[in-house]
Amino acid sequence: MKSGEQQAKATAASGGRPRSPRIQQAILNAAVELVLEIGFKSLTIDAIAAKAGVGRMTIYRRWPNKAAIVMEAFVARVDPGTLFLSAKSYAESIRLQMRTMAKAFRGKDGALIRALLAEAQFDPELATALRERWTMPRRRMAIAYFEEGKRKRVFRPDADPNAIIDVLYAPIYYRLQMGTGPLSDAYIDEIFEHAMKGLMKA
Amino acid sequence: MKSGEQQAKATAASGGRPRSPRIQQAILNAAVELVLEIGFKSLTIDAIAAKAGVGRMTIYRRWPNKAAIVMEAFVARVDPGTLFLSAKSYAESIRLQMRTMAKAFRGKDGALIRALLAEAQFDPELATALRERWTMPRRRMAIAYFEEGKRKRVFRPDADPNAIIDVLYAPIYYRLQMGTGPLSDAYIDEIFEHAMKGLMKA
Amino acid sequence: MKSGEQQAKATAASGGRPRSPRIQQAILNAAVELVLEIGFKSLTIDAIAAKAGVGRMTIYRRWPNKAAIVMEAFVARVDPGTLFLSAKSYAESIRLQMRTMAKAFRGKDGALIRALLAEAQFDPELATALRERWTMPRRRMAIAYFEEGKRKRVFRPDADPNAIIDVLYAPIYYRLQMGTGPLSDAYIDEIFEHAMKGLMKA
Amino acid sequence: MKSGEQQAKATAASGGRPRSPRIQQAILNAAVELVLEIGFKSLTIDAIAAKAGVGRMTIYRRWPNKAAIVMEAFVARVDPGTLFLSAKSYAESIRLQMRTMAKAFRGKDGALIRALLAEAQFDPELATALRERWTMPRRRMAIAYFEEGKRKRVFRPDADPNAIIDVLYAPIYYRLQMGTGPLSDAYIDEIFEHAMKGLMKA
DNA sequence: CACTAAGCGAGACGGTACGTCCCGTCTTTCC
DNA sequence: GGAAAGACGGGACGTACCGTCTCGCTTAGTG
Repeated sequence: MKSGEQQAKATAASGGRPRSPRIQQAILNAAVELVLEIGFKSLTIDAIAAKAGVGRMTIYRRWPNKAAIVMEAFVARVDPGTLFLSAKSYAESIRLQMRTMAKAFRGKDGALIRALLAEAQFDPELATALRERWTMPRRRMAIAYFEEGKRKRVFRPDADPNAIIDVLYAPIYYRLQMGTGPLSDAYIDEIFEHAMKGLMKA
Repeated sequence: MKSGEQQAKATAASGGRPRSPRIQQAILNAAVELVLEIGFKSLTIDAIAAKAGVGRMTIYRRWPNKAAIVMEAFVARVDPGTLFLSAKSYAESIRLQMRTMAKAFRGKDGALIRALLAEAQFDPELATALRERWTMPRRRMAIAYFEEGKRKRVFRPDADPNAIIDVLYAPIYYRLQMGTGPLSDAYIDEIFEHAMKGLMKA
Repeated sequence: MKSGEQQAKATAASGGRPRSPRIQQAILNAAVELVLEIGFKSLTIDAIAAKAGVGRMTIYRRWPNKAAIVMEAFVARVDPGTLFLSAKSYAESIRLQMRTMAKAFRGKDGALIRALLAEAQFDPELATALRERWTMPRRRMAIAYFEEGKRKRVFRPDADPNAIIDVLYAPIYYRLQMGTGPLSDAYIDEIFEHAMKGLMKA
Repeated sequence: MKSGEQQAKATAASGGRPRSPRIQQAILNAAVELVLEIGFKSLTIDAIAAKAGVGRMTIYRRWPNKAAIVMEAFVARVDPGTLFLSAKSYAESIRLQMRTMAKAFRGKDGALIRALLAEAQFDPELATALRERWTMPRRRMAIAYFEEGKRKRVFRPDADPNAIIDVLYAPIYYRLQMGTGPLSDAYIDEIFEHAMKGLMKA
């Protein structure tokens, strides 16, 4: 279990028990509901406290700002389970994973990651947290998976897993933020094909 | 050759104009200096007004919020000139352009676009403005250039220029924001190579 | 010769023509209408200018502030003619004059003098103007009239006209401002009787 | 039964209370000092807050505007104690009281009441407050005292206490505001004599 | 099994920035 | 060439949240 990580701030100093996890959960739920309802910018510690039926101090005791709350709520939402499910083929399972991610980004997770990623541009601590708790874990899994792909001779032997990740996944974030078009499965397929086959004439 | 022109300028220097572009410029300059100095989040309309020696109302009369100011300052900075300079080869000139962009993103422009893109996630109007005044013009030029590349048989005939753009450029934005590594020329080359040659084993 | 005094700032009735008296009048009219409509506190130079169809500068060129405008409009309203009309008896004509004044104070003049007197508490120049153009002229006429009353043996020989004025008229201003009761003719009569006959048991 | 008592005690005893009266007092003091120093018109909520070392919201939470603050500061200043001290004779104690009032009006209280009375002309709520917390309490005491005077046969039996008040006291307010002369003891005596003995030839 | 210490809701507090209103000045443009 | 129109620098307004700080109440662990 990973409860220790989540309660890092709360439990650390005092030897005592984690402060009521029910309150914790109520705050996170309220934060997520509100951020989806009124948007991150309009989100207010007051509003979260009110919706959670909690005093403001109870929140400040646990998180330094609203971004940290949404951050924690976000990482609690996403299933840290398997990223790449096996499909017909190795390559196909990558495409599938990309589609799954796009689907998530089309929904609530997209709204949350959009807000977090944006806020992280102004808040180095949030940027670090986002990197450590969202980006890097996934990149590490992807790197492992792509190394396997290299061994399986699906990827070129000179392909750098880090570059593979960026070429395949950066467009998804790009479209999520830029609004140059829908984050549809068709778009995913297009990116996947172009990236895998390359852009040059053979 | 010079006397006539310069006299006209000297005359203009003394008097003000309605919606004086000098004031406009003073505000934009102040905004850029401040955003680079103290960061977009700490930027304040008051501070801009003070630094520009201007009343707050003069600012509010022109822009709805600080993001719009920085937006305008940003688009005024960027040279709307040629995107793709001719290099040794067609493909090489793309790589060159990508490097040029990365270089810009490593500097002040990077700080500005980072802030604007982030703020745009919370502000649909800014998002639209950013798309119309920054993203789309460049995409349109790129599309034209890439269509030419298809005619020149550099790109595969089935390559969609929109997809080409995303695969090549999304990683630059991604790294700008994610902080997964430096936006170095080496990184650009890596992305360029992977994207052009494709990820798959031949 | 005192005509110059009243219009000192606004006109030079003699030589060059007064700056368009039509505009002058339009502004004064607009000011009075507005002050009665929305109150002196809410009155704005902008609003006066707009209602008079006039630029703000045109107003500032003539008066230093809104109080001065209302002041001038007020003194222009009141007929500087005879204060004390002859009635059945000398004393009766005083009572009549007091009633006339009360009646005026119940109407628009009351609203104006109330505002001016109040504003004058904060504005020494307005206080001076009010004293010179409203209070003192009337006091001088009253003093003359009351001196006549002393010669006629209506008033006690040891009665000081200045004190007579205050005892008779101060209650009118008092009630105008305090709201302790209506400024009715009955009230005037009551004050008149008490003041004339005295409060003491005979 | 016992718990209630003890609770009440505990609440009262503890130093800090909600709506701390110390802060209240600091604000009122700051307001009075400032209004006497720079005048009511130049008085600013900001300045009061700064001088009192208090946030603006703390002020806005308690009073709707600066007039209300000065109002409360004013009524807190005035000793609500006995108005009429016994002098050699009944009538003499009235004259004494008038002199006391004039003396107060020559000092800080005069500046305050002048501002409040003026502002009340523009602000019905303040007018009501001023009437209820300053004017009427004093009038009620005066009425009681004057009724006693009628029983003592000092005043005419047909004298209306309300009219007595106005004839005696209105001139004090009048001179306070009009600046037609000093609010000296000599002036008070003059008014007193004229009002008591009456203006008419016997 | 009471008692005490903590966590908690509630919300007042000192601040900062906001966006608005109006001031009084100054410039441009039109009639 | 004077007036309307309105932009300008400035200052105060009243509001919204911030993050900190008491207040009593509730409650749970200890003695």
